[in-house]
Amino acid sequence: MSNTQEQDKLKTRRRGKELEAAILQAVRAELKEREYAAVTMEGIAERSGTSKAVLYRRWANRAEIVLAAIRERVPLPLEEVPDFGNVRDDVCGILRSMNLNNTQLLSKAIYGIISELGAMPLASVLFPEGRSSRSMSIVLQRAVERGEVSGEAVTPRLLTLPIDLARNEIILYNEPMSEETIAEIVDQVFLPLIQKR
Amino acid sequence: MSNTQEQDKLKTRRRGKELEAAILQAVRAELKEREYAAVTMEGIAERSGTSKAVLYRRWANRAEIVLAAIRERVPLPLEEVPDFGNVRDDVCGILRSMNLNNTQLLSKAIYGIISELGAMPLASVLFPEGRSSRSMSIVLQRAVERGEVSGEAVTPRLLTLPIDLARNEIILYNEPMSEETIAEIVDQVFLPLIQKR
DNA sequence: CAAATAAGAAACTTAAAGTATCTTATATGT
DNA sequence: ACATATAAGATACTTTAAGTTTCTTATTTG
Repeated sequence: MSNTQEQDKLKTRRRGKELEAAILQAVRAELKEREYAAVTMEGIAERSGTSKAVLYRRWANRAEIVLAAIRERVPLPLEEVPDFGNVRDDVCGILRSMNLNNTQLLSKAIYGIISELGAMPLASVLFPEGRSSRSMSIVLQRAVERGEVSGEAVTPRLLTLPIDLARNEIILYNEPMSEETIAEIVDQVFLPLIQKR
Repeated sequence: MSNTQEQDKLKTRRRGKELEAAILQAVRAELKEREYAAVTMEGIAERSGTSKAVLYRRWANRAEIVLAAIRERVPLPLEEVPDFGNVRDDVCGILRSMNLNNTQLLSKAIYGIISELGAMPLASVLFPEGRSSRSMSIVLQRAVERGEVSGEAVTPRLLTLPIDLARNEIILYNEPMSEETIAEIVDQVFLPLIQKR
């Protein structure tokens, strides 16, 4: 019993994808325990039972390895967007999921990563494939079908509006949004702009 | 002729506020020339004609000294908010000024500073004295007097809405907003929410 | 003009990034 | 099953910059 991270060591020599997965998991474990600045290549190597040389064969530097570790988890599986029966609750659901996904590992490391990778904009980390929001598209499609929203009202700007405001909150305060904040964004800003009158 | 930064050196020995101002100016000069990661204490000391010991007597670490250098410039002198005669242009003016002030030194260093200072939220750097926006208050006050906007429409959330969206853009893309983006924020989002119908 | 204070120079310690070299386990092709 | 290629893992090394320490000397202040 009680086996925190690794196996008994000296089992076998891991390779390829198996080894890589173990390393990235070690990165996430380190990131949970300490600040980004205190996560070292030595520490990662030790925790994953390998050596720095192995890390540098796969990633160019610390920022890259941490980014890889986060990307594995962060592009949240948007598989399905739950249908609560009305736009309001659907959008609140999306914002709550941002709360979960963005504030854990990501916000802890994101500043360091961007800083060390040079002038790489935050956008390219968060949306490797552009800004559009799949989940918002789905939710608004439904709303149009229900007759809650008129199709013409949905511009690209409005499509991402709740997510933009939520991101601003999360980054600004570095903690999950409150339910009050979510309600403000949806009820005071988003709904009045898209609902049919 | 041609004297980029410093004087002839070995003039006199500066002290107190005079010395401090020269150091912070050197920090800003360094920050203009290179990335945050490449700004070193040695470099700052050399450029300002002093030594590392002097820097460490005043600031605890690199992040602190850079933050001090930026703070001197960033809390933009909101002295007066120009009156263009209508809310729309007034708000566009505020967003354009964010464009100027936020994207120069700040966005270059902000990620590194936050990362190195620990879990300090961005908010506390950007708004040492709370979130409310003085300039937006002034502009909306005028709008209410003109009869463009009804006083009850102005909630705290709506008060900072254009600024929140602008900040999101600037941070996300790490560059000034385009005029199109400013127009979208104001015309598609802000005005429809506050204008009398 | 004496004493206190802080500037400036220089040498030092430490931490961690990143590199290079070598040995050896494992996979793969024949 | 065996030879060969490939990559893992250990270890030692170089380099860079942060942060510290010590000492000398200019300037302020009383």
